[in-house]
Amino acid sequence: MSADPKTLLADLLRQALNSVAPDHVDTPIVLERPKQASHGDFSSNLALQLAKPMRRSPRDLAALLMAELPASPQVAKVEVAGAGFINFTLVADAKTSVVNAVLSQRERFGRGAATGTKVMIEFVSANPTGPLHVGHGRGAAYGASLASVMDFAGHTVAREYYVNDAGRQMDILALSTWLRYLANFDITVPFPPNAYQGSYVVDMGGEIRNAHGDRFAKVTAEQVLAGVCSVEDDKEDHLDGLIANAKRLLGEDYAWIHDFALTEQLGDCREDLEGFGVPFDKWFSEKSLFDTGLVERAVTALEQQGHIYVQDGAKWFRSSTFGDEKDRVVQRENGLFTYFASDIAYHLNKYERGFDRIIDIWGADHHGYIPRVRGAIAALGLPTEKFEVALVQFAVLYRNGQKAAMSTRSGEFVTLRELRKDVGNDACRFFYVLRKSDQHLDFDLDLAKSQSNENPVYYIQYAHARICSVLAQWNGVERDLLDAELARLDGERELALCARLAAFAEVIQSAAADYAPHQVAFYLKDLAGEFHSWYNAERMLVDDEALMIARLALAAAVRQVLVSGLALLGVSAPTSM
RNA sequence: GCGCCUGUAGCUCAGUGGAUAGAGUACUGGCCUCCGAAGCCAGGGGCCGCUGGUUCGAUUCCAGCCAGGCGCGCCA
Repeated sequence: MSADPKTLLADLLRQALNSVAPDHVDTPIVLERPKQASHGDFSSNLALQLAKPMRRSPRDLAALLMAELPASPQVAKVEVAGAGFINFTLVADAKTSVVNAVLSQRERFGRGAATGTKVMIEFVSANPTGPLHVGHGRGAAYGASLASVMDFAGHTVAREYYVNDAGRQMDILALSTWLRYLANFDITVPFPPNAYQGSYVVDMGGEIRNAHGDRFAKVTAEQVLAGVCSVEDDKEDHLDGLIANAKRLLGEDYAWIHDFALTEQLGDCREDLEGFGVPFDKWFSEKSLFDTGLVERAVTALEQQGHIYVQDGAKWFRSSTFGDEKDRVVQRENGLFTYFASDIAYHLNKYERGFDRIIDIWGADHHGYIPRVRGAIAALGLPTEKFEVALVQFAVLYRNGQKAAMSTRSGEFVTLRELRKDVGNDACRFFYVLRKSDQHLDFDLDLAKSQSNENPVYYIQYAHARICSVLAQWNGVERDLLDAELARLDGERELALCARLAAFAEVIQSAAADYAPHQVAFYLKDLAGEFHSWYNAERMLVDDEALMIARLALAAAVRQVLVSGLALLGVSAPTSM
């Protein structure tokens, strides 16, 4: 089979353009698949584009182009339509040959040629201070699907999770754990309202007691509260005072508690994500950026470039000269680096690892953070065009028609694990990715739970199961389908299915380019829909052997693309349901 | 106040500088003696938020308004 039809038609149009309008040979040639079958298999608006510069009517130009179009055995019909569109209808062979391509290339069908581009996608990166909730789930599903789609499109993709193991939030978790542990020994310190309330913290306290007895309990409540301001005065100062006391009273044991809590929560998080079909190639530690001195090196580099100044004892990065609305502190008055400083170091590290494209997936609430990171990258003299942020809008959970509160610290949230258990991994992954990332997602928990059978994922899986069932009843050798007489596929629905299959690679490329894995989900819905429609209209297991083989070949091709597409979204393709 | 996202059928959402703006759901009516009815077929339902601008052509691009969400820390 020669070049794909789209490339062929573009070549033909280019030749026609060369003779009709040599001065305009650089006009981009756009071929699209018309929505309506009556408009042919491909349509070009070339004549409409040329109308203005050439000062001729679009329809006249279309007729001229058509007259100069070289003949091709693949093209059955060319016509001028509407305002001046040139519509192409392919011969049946050119349409059905895709079936053979799918069956011979199998899971490689639709895969883009290797681009050699190294892409890093960093996503989820939630603080390991508690279970992942449904908001994190969206970032996880989106990131994992995008990574798979970009990989399939031909890029080399690295998936990474940035572990915030160095900040105050981890200290709050360590303190929370310790206080819960102390309660086992009747050392009762009022639990701060802004500490981590979840029952998992109580559990961790219990585990430490079981394993180590009173090793960390050689204190009194008075010592823990010594010199700490009251909650009423300032609850954040109150918390910081307790943390300082904990560090002082526990000495080296503080690090033990801190690391225990971190390891527990990170392990829980990793296990949850793996169960969700969201793997990572690397879990990058924020703390390691300090250990290797990269944070200091990054700030020093900015300083040497003259982008840092000192004010009120703190070091400020002049991000306002790089488009940010104001300057930002990188090192506080107390000498501690800010989260922003380690983030600058992290991005420096990403560049130093030689990625061509660095994609961060953030929650939409972090959008204000983009200019300062981009500014820091620019200030370090690094190419900012390699850096992109994909914002994922909030997933708002509804329960009983009411917006449900979601806060890790308050402990009032629905965990990703609960959601997965309720609606299943497949429906969960699919539901999350069924919307554009910049669209707010209303996650109706009651609907997802009670009517999960109405989730479109089952519609697609059902098409797959049906095909498996028919092929099983045929009980033939699937290799024989490669020799099918595809000319027997001449029905309207069959040719439409072939066209849909042929569009798979285009959908992959588009989804990868637009960071829009939802396009794959909608494509699969369309493909499944066209299959169901055909299935109801025609029988596959017919007496006419050649016709049966041709139809089974088409069905097998549909099955292959369903499997490939669902795999990209992390959804299974069961043979029966 | 400034910044980002959103506004399309009753509801949840796709989509496009172009031809009659689509799907699911809900509602109405049909289709299993025949490969899986978690399916199919048919029907009604729309100032594509409003007002201007660019264009041969705008629901799409631009500006301004209106409405909703989110953000604007020496937090992470």
